[in-house]
Order: sequence, then C-alpha cells, then structure tokens
Amino acid sequence: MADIAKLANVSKPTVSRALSNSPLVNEKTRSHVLSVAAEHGYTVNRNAQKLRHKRTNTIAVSMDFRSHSENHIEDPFMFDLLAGVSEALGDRNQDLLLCAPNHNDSAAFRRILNERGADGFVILGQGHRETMLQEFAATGAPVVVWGAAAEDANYCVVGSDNYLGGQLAGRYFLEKGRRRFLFVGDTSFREMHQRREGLQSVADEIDDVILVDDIELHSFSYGSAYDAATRYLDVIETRPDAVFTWNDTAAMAFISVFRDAGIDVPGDVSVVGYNDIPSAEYFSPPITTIRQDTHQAGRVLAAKLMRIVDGESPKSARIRTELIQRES
Amino acid sequence: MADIAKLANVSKPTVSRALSNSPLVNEKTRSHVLSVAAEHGYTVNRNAQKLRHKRTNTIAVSMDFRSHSENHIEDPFMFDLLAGVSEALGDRNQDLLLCAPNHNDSAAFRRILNERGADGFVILGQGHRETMLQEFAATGAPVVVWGAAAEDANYCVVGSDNYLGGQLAGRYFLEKGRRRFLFVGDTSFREMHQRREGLQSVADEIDDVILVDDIELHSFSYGSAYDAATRYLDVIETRPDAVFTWNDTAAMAFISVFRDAGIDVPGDVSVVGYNDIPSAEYFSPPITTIRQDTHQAGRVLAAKLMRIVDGESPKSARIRTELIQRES
DNA sequence: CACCCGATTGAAATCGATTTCAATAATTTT
DNA sequence: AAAATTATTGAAATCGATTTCAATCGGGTG
Repeated sequence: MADIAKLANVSKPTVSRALSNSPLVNEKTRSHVLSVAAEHGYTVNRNAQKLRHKRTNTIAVSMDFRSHSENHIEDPFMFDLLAGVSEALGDRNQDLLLCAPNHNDSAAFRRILNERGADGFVILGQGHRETMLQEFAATGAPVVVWGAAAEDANYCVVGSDNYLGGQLAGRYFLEKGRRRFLFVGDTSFREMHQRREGLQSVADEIDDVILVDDIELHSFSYGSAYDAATRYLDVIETRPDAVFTWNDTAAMAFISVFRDAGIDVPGDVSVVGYNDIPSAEYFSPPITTIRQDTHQAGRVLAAKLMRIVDGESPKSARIRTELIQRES
Repeated sequence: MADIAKLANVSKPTVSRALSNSPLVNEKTRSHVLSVAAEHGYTVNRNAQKLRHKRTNTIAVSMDFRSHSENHIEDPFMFDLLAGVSEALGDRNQDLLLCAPNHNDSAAFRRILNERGADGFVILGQGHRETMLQEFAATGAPVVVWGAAAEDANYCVVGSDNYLGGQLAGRYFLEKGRRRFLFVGDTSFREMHQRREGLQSVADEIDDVILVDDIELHSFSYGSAYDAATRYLDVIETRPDAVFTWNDTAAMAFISVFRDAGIDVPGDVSVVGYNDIPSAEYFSPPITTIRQDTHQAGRVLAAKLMRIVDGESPKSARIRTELIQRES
C-alpha cells in the first residue's frame, strides 16, 4: 500500500480511504488511486485488515466428516447444505473456513474461533452435542446450529420443520388408506424425535390408526438399515402398511427387503423417506420423500449468524419442508 | 499477549517464544508461561501471526457449487474428495478456506489468493478451464488441480488414472465375453477422453472387439443420460453388449432404459460406471464401477500443494484406481 | 481584508503477534 | 580468577492495513 501511495503521489491513509470508498476522500483522488492500484494489480492484505478491525469477516463452518465417512456419507444432504451456506456466505462477502473438529468439547470450538480468528460458527449437524453446544453458546460465542431446537436452547437453531415433516408423512399415509405406521430412526436425535412426534400426532387423530412399531437404529448406513429391515420382517406379526424412514437411503433399504420378501411397494406398503436425495427420483420405485430447502437453509443460517455477530439474538427458525410425492 | 507477559512477569517476546516452542527460552520459564496462558484461556491471534509471518497456513479450496447444483450434484464424489482434502489439510495444520468462485478467469483466482491471504489453491475439478489454469499457474500461484494432466501442463495435476480406468472397464468386458463397447461421456473433458482412450486400447488388442459408438453428453444430469439412452436405443442397428459410462448415475440411467426395453443387465449387456458412489452397491442390479481412492486423493493433493508452496515443483500424480466388480 | 468553516489530506499511533539485535546472566575454558 | 562462551531475556522494529487527530487549503461571510 505504501508503494501505491508513492506511485499515486498521496499518502497511505488516502489510499486506504480511496479503496474503502470512504467519503473523506476527494472523488478525483479516489479514481486516480483506484486506477493506479488496478494498474499494478494491488489488492489489500486481508490479514492486516482483519488484525486492525475487530471483525474478520470469516465464518467457521463445522462439518463432521469423520462421522460422515462412517455414517452419513451415503446421504449427500449435508453437502447440499454446505453448498447453500457457502453461497449465502459468499453473497455476504464472508470467508468460509471449513473445519472438521477432532474434539467435541466446547473448548475446542472456542479455540477454533479465537485462534483462527472467525467471527462466528455455523455448525452443521447437532447430533448428540446439545449440552456441548449450550456450553459453547454460553461463552458468548456467536453460533448457529443446523438441527432441531429444544424449548430451552440458549443458541439459535435452524432446521427443517421436523414435526411438520412427520405430519406430512402421516397425512400421506392416511391418503393412501394406510393404518399401521412404522417409524424408523434414532429418536435420541432431537430431529428424529420431532419427526416421530409429528407422525404420532397424525395417527392420534384417527381412531384405528396406530404406530405399530419403532425401529431404533444407531448407525446410519444402508447396511444397518437393510439388516434391521430383514430382522424386523422375521419377528413381526402384524405387518405395517406404511414406513417412515429417517432418510432416503434407509427407505431404499426397506423397499429392497420388502420386495425381496414379496411385499409390493407401493402396492402393499407406502414408504416415505427424508431429504430428497438425487437418486430418490430414480430409484425403482421412485421414492416419496420430505424435502428440506437447502438453499433457503443456507441463507437463513448465514443471515441469523450475521445478526448474532452484530449483537442481536434472533430466534430459532424452521425452513421450508414439503412432501415430494412420487408414487404414481 | 502483553497481558500474559505482565502476569507471567516476563516480556512479550518471551511469551511468544514459549508458546511457539522456541529453543531460545528456558524450560522453567516456558512451563510457567504456558501455565499462565492456559489458566487465562489465552490463545494467539492467528491473524496477527499470519500478518507477521509470510505464511498464512491457509489453503483455499475451490469447489464449483454452482455448476454442481446444475450438473454434478447427483454425484457425491466431489464432496468425498472435499472430505479427503479437509482431513489431509487438517493433519497438516492448515486452515481450509472454501471458495466457490463466481468468475472463471485466472485474475479472479489470483485475487482470492492475495486478498484472502491463502498460501495456495486446491482446485477440485478441472473442467474446461485448462487454459485459465495454465495462466493462473504461470503467475506463480501455488496450485494443484484435481483432474487429468495434459503432457504440457505447467501445473500439478492429481487425478485417478483415467486411462487405466478405461482399460479396467475394457478388460472386464472382455472377461465377460463382450465384443461391442459403447462409451458414454463428454470427451471434451480430458479425464473422460483419457478413459475412452484406455477403453479403446483394450478393444484394439483383440481383433473382433470394437467401440461401436460414442455417446457424447454435455450435461451430467440423470435426466440427460436417460434421454440419451432412450434416443440411442431408437436409432441403433447393432446393439452394444458393453456400456462404459462417465459415472454411476449415468450407469443407472442406462440400465433402467435397457431393462425397460427388455434388455437384461447384466445378462445381455455389461455396464460399468465410475466413482463408486454409495448407492451403486444398492442399486438393482448392483453396479460394477471404477473406484478412485478419495482419501489418498486428499492426502496427495495436500502433500503436493505443500511442496509447491515450499518452492518445489512436484510432478503430477495419479491415485489408486480399481475396478469394483459387483456382478455376481 | 480578516476570520471561520467545511472539505481534504497526512503524520503518527495502533491492532497483536514475531524477529532482530543488543544486553545480561550463567557456564566453561584457560 | 580472568576471559571466553553460551544460554536467556527484553527493547525496539516490523508485518500491512486503519484510525485518530492535527494541519492545510479554499471559499464564504461580516
């Protein structure tokens, strides 16, 4: 910058002001400085800027790749979400620092924020970390979380409307004349718990409709869903005629097992998945699913976090959640 | 840091040295300083550090989300790659700055490097940007690219061994007694061009084996693959008995169209996809495919880039490429 | 014409670390 | 015991920007 100042025949502060569109600099000087800067391909050093300002304009985004490669990798949903967040942060001119924390204690997250110099944290995937997140937020760290909000959460949560998602699945089942629902998921995750509640609420509305069973799964792989489905078919007496799974991959697994057992989908049993992954549409049969709007999700996550960084405390929010009906 | 210095009764430089494990500080002083720092939850300000050092220990990773949401999103492969890079950079204690550049000129990339203060660039997806990348590398920017190397590339390329991939598919076809190969892809992408060459080379080895056709596709969606397959079946005279597609999603599309036309897969036609996406294993029939080792890819990309940042010029590299045979 | 005010500009201080270099203390060496 | 090393430490400079605050330059006013 000193060089540019010399070349443009002005002082460093003037260059700085010209580049930052400050009104304190003469229009003529500004354009001159800008042209000199452009000519020499000069760009400001962001790190010096970050040091001087208190704001770094950097947002850390945490994504649990490790647990993904063990569990979620079959579900590209989180990456879709990441794409949404990336786009939204880009629009706000924020740098995106991608983190895959090794430790899940709030101190580790705190450290990332301090050391790396980020203004705030987007955490994709609440998982079982709610108490850790409470702690983290309690330290005053600006944070938004993708997940499902507890009533007493002290941090801002953005997620799909999981309760509604469950209801949508339930209503779809009723439309198809189904009476015996099966829920498949891991209700120790709040999101899935809420989905189950939604499904339950629909069942409760009609007299002879029941949740015949829950299958609690603690691994998210296709294989474990497949195994669970197989085991389940072996032991049940009254077969469910509607299955609501935690994601589309699991839906595929259940459909495969059912078909191999001579049970027709969607003829005998309706199945609803979650997330609307790309292959859902191309599976045979195409999978009816609940879609969450990942673009909106990214925008909302970014918007909320920016407000938190600015000192406000926005409320948790739910993003668009809709049934994608694919049964013909 | 000044505070910690005061509290520990030493000077700023001593604190700095203690924290960075410099041998210039007495062991007793160091542990004292460290304990004081820990006690007060102090961590160094990375931005100040980055400013002072010339190294920022930050690597920019470019991922073309936009074109993904139009094309690639059905193929989680790139995200797998991102996960690999994230892990490898984390191991090397590098920050990962995730970018989705809006413009595809080298100046835009250059600007990111300068402004954001990154030491180097990992570009996931070479696409049609080879000349831009040549330019970019020519400016001296440290960069590694995921893709396929041209002989005269002036930048470091890491990718699977696409030629071998094509050969593996071809040999598999031969094993199955196939004679009439169909290549499906977009050979204007160097990676696919090399795959086709590999396939061709195998066909050339045996007298009565030929590549009956190429289907050139310019969109990567399932839908366009499906349409292309449908159109193709309408016009051909001699049907191919082996199909090699650019990815697993396209393989699924072709299999679906074939089956709907009464052609049995894998009975009448062998199909080989690429990337081994999770659902490949669960498709019916399970899809034989070429797997690229994304973990190794991440490690190699990171390792090469670090060497480039250090001033070396490592050669382009190919990562593990193997056939995953799923036909029973 | 002297005085005041607003518009521009620049000198110096600052952000929080690291590095250079000189000074001091602790050991060895002779 | 004096001299020569070696190990530790701290003062001040530095990285590249921004901000504060004082100075200057015109123009308008009484």
